[in-house]
Amino acid sequence: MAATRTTEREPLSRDRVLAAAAALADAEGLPAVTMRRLAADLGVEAMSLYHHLPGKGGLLDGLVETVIVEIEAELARSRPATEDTDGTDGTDWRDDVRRRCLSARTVMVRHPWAPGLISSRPTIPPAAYGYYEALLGSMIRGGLTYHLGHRALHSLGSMALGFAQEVFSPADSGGDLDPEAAEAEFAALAEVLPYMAAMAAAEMHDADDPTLGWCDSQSEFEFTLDLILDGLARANESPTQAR
Amino acid sequence: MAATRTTEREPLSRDRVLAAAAALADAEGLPAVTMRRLAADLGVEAMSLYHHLPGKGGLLDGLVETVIVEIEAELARSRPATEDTDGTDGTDWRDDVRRRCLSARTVMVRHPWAPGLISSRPTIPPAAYGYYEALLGSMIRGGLTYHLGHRALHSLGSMALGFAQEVFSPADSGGDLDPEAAEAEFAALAEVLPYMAAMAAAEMHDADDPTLGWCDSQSEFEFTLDLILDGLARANESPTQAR
DNA sequence: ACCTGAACACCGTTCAAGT
DNA sequence: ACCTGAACACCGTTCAAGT
Repeated sequence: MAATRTTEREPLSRDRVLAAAAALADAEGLPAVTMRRLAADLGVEAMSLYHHLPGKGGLLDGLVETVIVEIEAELARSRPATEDTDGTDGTDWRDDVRRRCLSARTVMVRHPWAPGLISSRPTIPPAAYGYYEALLGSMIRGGLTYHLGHRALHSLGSMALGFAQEVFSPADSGGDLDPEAAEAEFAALAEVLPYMAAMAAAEMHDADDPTLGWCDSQSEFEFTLDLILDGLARANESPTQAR
Repeated sequence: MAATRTTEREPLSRDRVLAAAAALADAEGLPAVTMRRLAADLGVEAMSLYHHLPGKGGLLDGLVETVIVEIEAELARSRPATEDTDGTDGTDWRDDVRRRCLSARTVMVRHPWAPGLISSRPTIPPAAYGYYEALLGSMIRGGLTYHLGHRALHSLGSMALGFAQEVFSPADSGGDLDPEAAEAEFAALAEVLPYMAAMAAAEMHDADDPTLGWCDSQSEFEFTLDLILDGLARANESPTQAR
């Protein structure tokens, strides 16, 4: 009842499974999405799903992926369809960041289970990195320093993807693997996420202890907190609280 | 190994169960906290727990409760031990709100599972209401309007309890129960949460459709987003980015 | 009153077997 | 290649029984 069963014998695919899972989560909440129930909705046995997905974890990662794809589709819809490259043109960073966050919110309202799911995943899905790369890119091109861009990513936290979590846990920046492997991984990352890599490099250069201290989450927290408190205090003084 | 087994036969109590659950979550993560495993840590059978807690949900609610108690303890520790009533004195609202959020963060760092747990609970734990009431109270006494106080609660969202969720879902303000029961509930709420009740009343009075529109989460979202974007733009212009 | 054992209806997942 | 049935090791919870 929850998922549209389409015909009766469509050959099952990763996309079809993910679509059914999203529909089920929309209709009955994420806890209802079990391998057995999902299979039943698809008119198939639970174990069949394992031919298209690596398991429950892979299913949840796939759900996150589809959510991010939806955000990007929403963003494209909200944008004048003129330019097709990533605009280094006159669009200012505030507009772009704002539109991205509003697109994310539109999708999160559509799928209320998404923020919780994203924040509960033990690993950050690769698609999310691309999303943050785009966000950072438009700020850097807009003239922000990497330092401020970094703080901005933290501050925007829950606005950008509906969850407030450290984007980079310390372990992510190559702490517990041997140096050469870490460097290779970083180089590979730099190719697909140039802005993120440049940001990490710039911040590591400035930090007292590059390997540990490049992202001081306590001061990021206080920066965001004061940003909000400053804004509230300003709103309190000026009577321009246009309802 | 995860929980301190203290002696061998201490008579088990709600508090002892909750403490063991928190210790287990700290040591091995929230997924490790199952009724059976928790009972084993306590040297008891799973079903014994039901004599002290109403079930798994009650256990999780209890965990949230202990986290909020810890935040309040942390707050007391961070505050000069002079005044013991809630200070209507010269302390300004920014200091108070800031200290509350920093206390919350201290506790969240200690219990990384807490933000996810709080945001995953289907119902907002009563203790959290008290926390928000205190937050709102110090802002109102500091001179903020109820409207701005309301927005502030939304904006502070994840800073205040580590999660970014609507504090009041529409259902909470008595939508689906009959009017007289809703009014009685509201009166009961007003007694223990006067600031929150006054805020809801003030906002309902201004709204176009009081029953539905008193909390427009879309405009709250945009307010917070613009608050952050304004702050970032300002930080970008002034070179006072004191590292 | 507090604790227990067996049982029930669920999970995710493995594995050998079908087609 | 894709799907399946039976089985395994887990869940939370009920219920009658112990002390």
